[in-house]
Amino acid sequence: MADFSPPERNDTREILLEVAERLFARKGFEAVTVRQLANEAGVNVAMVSYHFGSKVGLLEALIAEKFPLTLERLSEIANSISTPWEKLLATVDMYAEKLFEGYNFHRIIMREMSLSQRPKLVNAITDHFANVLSVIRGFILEGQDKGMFRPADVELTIATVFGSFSTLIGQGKLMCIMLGEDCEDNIYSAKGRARFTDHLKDLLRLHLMVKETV
Amino acid sequence: MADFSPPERNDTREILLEVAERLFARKGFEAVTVRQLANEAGVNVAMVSYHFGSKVGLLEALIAEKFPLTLERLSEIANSISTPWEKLLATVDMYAEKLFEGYNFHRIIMREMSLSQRPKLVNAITDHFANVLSVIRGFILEGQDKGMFRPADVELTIATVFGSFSTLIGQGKLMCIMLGEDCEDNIYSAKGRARFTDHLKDLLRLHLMVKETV
DNA sequence: AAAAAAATTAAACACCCGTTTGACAATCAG
DNA sequence: CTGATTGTCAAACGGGTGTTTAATTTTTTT
Repeated sequence: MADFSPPERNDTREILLEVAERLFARKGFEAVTVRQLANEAGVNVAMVSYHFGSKVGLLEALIAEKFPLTLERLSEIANSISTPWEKLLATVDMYAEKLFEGYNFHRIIMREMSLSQRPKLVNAITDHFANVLSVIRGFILEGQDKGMFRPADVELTIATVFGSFSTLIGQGKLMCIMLGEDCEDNIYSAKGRARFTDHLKDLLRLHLMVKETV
Repeated sequence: MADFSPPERNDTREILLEVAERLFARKGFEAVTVRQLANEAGVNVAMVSYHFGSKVGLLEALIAEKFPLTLERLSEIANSISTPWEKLLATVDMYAEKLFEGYNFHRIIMREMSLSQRPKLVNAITDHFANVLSVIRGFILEGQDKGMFRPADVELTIATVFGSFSTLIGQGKLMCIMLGEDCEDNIYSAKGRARFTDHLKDLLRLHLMVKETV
């Protein structure tokens, strides 16, 4: 008899990673038990230790799998786009896409950094972040060299954009209150995302390109 | 014989609140055990349940004790300062003071909101936040009515300022990387704080008061 | 098809969790 | 002073934790 069962997503390792991303983000690393992970994934408790060594090993694997993808996207932008300003715009869009679609993952990362309890994870995140940042800084320096951007407190400008992104993703409830939305779904919708990225692009423009009338 | 012992900070309840603020912030609520709390406070494990009912009761008490103070400060600003713009500036300074000096507490709050696992806490935080926000929104509306502020996406502007604050406090390590500092102490120093608040005030000014040369 | 390796399982392990108990001291009201 | 209330303590409770074991099935290799 033919096999009509679904596509057979049956790689235990992959399923555990998926489930872990969802549960860790929703409940926090500490609050999720390996038994919950195993149940949700439909596998035995022992599989976490077997495949990842330990519970934090699972979290480390999750991170190691995701970070390289962002760096790839960034170097695509660096290579395929000509003007620094358009590189920045593309970076904002790229990050918005990454964060809005993978906000569970981002919440995990930010929580780990805020706790700073697991040095191995903190280092992995810090390194990745430094890499991303040096690329972006490169975009801005290029723009200033070419006289397209005015000199400005670049570090704080980047920090502001990052902080806005980060808080939107991590503090959906509070952002809803601030933005006058009645539901988190609204700010994470395509429309909410557009409103937000437009605002950030405008913020960058104000800081990097606009000359004030004194 | 006279009693030369130190000022006798011996109110168990108060000590537990102090210790809880520090430990919860540093390690996260879940990762802190009531035995750690009791040890650090130099009291018996049972005292947490006795004084606060439970471990989360302790966290709730911590929050209930701190929130009203911020609202007091805000209404002082509203009553003692005349122009909307100066009210906003004073609010930024006030919040900077609160956050920089009580960043442990703020980290706890943000983590609780990010997790959204304890409805009672989430509601308390949400309510407080809504109160604070309506006051600030009032400042801005007042400025727009008086023609001092240009119309702008006020919600997003506030969200940006809040996001920057929040991330600076919650993600010290990442902020250091962005700001080119080698140590978290630097960004939390008086100098770092001034740099940051100046930047945020400038950001508000750009969005609310500056007319561009098109 | 037989042997080796890898994956999965149920059960157990040792430990730590938040909370409760009941005995004992301190404080205070009448 | 007496009785009651409150605060503190060591010890125990029941249950949940991440991880390991040893047996068994599945897969791969020879």
